[in-house]
Amino acid sequence: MSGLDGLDNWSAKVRLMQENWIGKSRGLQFGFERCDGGEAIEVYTTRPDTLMGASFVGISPDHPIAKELEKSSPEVAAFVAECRKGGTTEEAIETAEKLGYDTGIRVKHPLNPDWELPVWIANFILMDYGTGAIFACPAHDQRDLDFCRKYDLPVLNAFFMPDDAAPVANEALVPAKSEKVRWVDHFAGLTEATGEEAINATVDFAEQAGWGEGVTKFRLRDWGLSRQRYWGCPIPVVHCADCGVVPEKKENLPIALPYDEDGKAIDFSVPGNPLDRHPSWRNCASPACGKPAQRETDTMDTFVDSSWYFARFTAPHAETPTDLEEAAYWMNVDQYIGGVEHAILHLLYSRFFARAMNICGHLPDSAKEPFDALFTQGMVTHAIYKSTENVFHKDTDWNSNDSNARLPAYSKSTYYYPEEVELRDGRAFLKEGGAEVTVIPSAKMSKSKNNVVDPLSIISAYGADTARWFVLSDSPPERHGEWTASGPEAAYKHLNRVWKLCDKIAAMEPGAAGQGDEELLREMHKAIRDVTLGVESFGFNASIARLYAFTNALAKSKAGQAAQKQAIMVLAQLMSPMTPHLSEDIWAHQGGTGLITTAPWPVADEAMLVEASVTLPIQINGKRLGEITGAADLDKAEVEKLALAHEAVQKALNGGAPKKVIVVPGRIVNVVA
RNA sequence: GCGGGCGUGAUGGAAUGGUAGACAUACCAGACUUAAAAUCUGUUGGGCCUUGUGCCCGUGUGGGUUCGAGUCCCACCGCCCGCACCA
Repeated sequence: MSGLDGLDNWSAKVRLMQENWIGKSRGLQFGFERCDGGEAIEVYTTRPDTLMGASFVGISPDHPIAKELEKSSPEVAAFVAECRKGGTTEEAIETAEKLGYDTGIRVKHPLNPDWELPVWIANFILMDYGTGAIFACPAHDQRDLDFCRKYDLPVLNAFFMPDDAAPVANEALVPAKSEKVRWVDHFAGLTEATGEEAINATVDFAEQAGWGEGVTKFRLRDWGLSRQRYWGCPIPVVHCADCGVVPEKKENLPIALPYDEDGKAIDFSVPGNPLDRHPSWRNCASPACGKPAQRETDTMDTFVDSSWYFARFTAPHAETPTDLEEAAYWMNVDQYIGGVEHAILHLLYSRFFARAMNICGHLPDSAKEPFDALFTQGMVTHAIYKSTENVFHKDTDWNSNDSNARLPAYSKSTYYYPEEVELRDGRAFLKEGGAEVTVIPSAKMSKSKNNVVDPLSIISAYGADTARWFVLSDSPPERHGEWTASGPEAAYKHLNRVWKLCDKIAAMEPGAAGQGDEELLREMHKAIRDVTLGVESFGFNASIARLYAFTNALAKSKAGQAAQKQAIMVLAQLMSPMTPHLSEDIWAHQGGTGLITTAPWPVADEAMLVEASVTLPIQINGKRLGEITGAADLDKAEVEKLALAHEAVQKALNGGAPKKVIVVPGRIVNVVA
């Protein structure tokens, strides 16, 4: 978690998602002594400062005490069963009613042995977080408050806002921990203090008094590593009748999956794991006693591989997992590009693996954080075309007076492929039959919704260059991009235009003169600057827009042969990251040396970026009213003079003097009247 | 509920606090053609009239900072994403 702080070139979103996932919290753990002398009930709380507002102690339906009671009391058994019936979906959880059952057990308040609190089983308490038991402070927790109002349990303020002494009614008082509040009776001696100060004081107080302990908890979920499937690395453990579960000997590693040599050994046609049914693969010798034993047939989750493949790539042929020297040379990954869907699992596991491999000596210290920079790209989306048909029960009585009797039994959706659909005026109709279908725009591609586009069909129709050009051109890479039929068509059209332009220039008379050489070359250098900047900052769509503009300028140019040739070759270079094949062809067609891939990236000539004359817009009180044209190297005073002489400015000033004139060189002039 | 992000033409989207709408799509018009496709050229934010090198409005809404705000700040509305009875 602390490592996240150093990942400056990761998006804040992903860092935050990981932080939330790890879910670190600091609180107090302590036991409530039972009045009946039974074992104390351990609770964990992040708000120990509200202990004087305690109303009851709650335990999870899965808590050992609840399980014990379940055995002897049918009533408890019925209640616990009711709790477990509840849905596990988010919606079900959100809308589920708070349910409680008073166990009859009483506990002593740690700060006042005469104060007894009831112990309730409550359906909203989770066994797998903290200790599975809480103390409820209804005045300062909405969930506890709802529960207490329902079951008529006391509600006591532990604190008030400094200027408001109204006790809590139906809305819990939950100010930010950094806000100062007035304490009713804070045992550690506080009167006015923030929640944060009070929490720290309470933990210190409890630790000194010896009845509680400050602890840190994490919400991080377990990662179940094994999978009951064939595709994955076998888990190298052996089951021996005599020795139990034994790790495989190191010299036998790695344990490889069996190959399907006769086409029968690996059988996916029946459910289950083919490794279980393999005739011989399971059989081996016990690494401990040498007697016949059997291999584990569960395999590892594929996340295991994806967590360290980048490290293996630094030395793919090494006998050991990595070669430390090679790893030190190649690591880290300079720029990682992936979807947001990997924000938590893959990218968290990889960071964990890198640390583990560092401890085992497989990665250098410098590679503990394996990915220097992370860019999360969006998905390519596509519209869904569907029709919905109401299906009625076959016994529907169409003559019934009761409209409910004529309701459809269910509705059936049919999804159509884009090529089955014709678009007119933003509406979609089936080519066959002409029926209108519903359009759901910008949906994640999914085979079941028939809205996937096969890259191979695009590549065979237009070529890979077109596909790449379009995908990069339409929207910024971090956003989702909609795949439309017209998109690749337009890209294809443009690339053809570039090729024709190349042909035209190649056919020019060598050394032929023309007009506007310098203008074209200035455009070229500006394009070099802008495209380079765009590519370096992941602004591919802006780079491509700039390339369109430069192509248009070149197509219109009447410049001489040498300048045009230079321009088209630079254009090809600037395009080469997106359209490597076309660029290579243009390069060869124009007689370029070697491959365009290995040619040095063009560098913009600063001198060519400076315009000889500039047009400056003139604003009066921030409103644009005209413009002036002058030499680029005019100083501020001269620009001011020109601006004040402007007709619109004269009119606005009406003979008076301007209050202020702001000149931003090369940008704008603003006259404050 | 908590946290994060985003709102710009018909559409995808440009715009280091400095001429909003680059570039493209779509639409419309024109050229070429017997015709269509392809190709090329041009127009297109909205409104108004006096058709001009014209005026007014315009980046979700309302305020603020600034000579100047799509951009910064505050509040609200809407949409999207992540986590979620986490004590």
